[in-house]
Amino acid sequence: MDIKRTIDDIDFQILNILQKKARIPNAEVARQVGMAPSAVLERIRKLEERGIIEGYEVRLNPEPFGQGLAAFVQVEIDPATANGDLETRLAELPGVQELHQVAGGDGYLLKIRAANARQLGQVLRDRLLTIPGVRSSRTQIVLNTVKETRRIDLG
Amino acid sequence: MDIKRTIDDIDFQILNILQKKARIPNAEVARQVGMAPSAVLERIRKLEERGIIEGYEVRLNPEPFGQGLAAFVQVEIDPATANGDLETRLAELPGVQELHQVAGGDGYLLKIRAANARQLGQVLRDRLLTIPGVRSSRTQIVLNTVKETRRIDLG
DNA sequence: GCTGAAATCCAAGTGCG
DNA sequence: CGCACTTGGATTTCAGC
Repeated sequence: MDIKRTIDDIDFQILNILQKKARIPNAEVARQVGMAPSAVLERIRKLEERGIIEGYEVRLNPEPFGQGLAAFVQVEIDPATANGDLETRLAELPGVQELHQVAGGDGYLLKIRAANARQLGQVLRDRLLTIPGVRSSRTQIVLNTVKETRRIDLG
Repeated sequence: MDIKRTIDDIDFQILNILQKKARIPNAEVARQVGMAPSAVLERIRKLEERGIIEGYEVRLNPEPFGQGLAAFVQVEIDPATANGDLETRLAELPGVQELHQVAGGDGYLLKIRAANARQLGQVLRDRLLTIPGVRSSRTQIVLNTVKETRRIDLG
C-alpha cells in the first residue's frame, strides 16, 4: 500500500484520537500525542489533503427525528428500462443513507431509515417502485442494531 | 414525539451545520445562527446531554488502511446451538462495522470491510463460520458505493 | 435562555533548526 | 519535520436581565 507507508505511528495516534471524539481542540490532540500543537495541526492538514481524512461528522440519534426504523432493501434492476438517472434517484429517496451496487445480479443494496413500517412501505411503494428501471425490491427490517460504526481498525 | 417538541429551529440549524462539518469552531456556528457563542455552547451541551447528539466522528478513507472492500453478509443462526456470546463474537470479527438483527428468519446482517476478497473469505471461513450457533452465511460484495452517509434529514 | 464582558486558552502562520 | 513564538480569535464562565 503506497499511501499507507507514509502514515506513521503518530498519524495513527492522531487518527485514533479523532475516531473517538472528533470535536476536540487541536491542542488537546497535541497533548495526548506529546507534540507541539503546530506540528499536529500540520499533520492533520496533510491527512485531509491526502484524502485520508474525508471529513468530520456529528452522530445523531435517529429516534427523535422520526428515523428510528432502519431497513436494508435489495433493489433488482431491469437494465433494459433503466437510465442514467437511476442511481441518483435511488440515492435521493427520503431516508436513504447508503446505496451500494452489489455483485451477483443487476442489483443495488439500499440502507434506508423511516419513522415506522407504514412510512417505509409508503416510500417503497410510491417512490422506489415507480422509478424506471426498478424491477423489484426485497426489504429486510432491522429489529435491533447491535453495532453501527464507521470506525476503522488502525494498526 | 416527546423529545422532538423540545428541539427548536435554532437547534435544527445548529445540527445541520454540524452535520456538514463537525470540527468547526463554536464561534463559527454562533455566527451562522446569529447568536452569542455562549448560548450556542449551552445548546450543544444540552443536545449532548439529552442523547440527541451521540458523538463526533472523523470519516476516514478506508482504502489506505486495507479496508477498501466492503461486503454485506447474511448470517443465519441455529438457535439450538447459539449462546449468549454470539452477538459479541459477531461484532468483534475483524472489519465489522455494522451488525443488525433482521426480521424474517433467525438472522443477522453484517457490514464488514477487508482489504480484498481473499482476506474477506478468510475471515468468513476461519472466523465467522467457526462461531457456535452460526448455521450459514451469504455474502454480497460491494462493487461500487454510490452513497454512504450517516446524515439524517432534519426538517 | 440569552447577552456581554473578562480571563484563559487556542489557531494558525512564521522563522529557525 | 518539529518547535517556539506571536497575534488575533475562540472558549468558557458568570453576572444580570
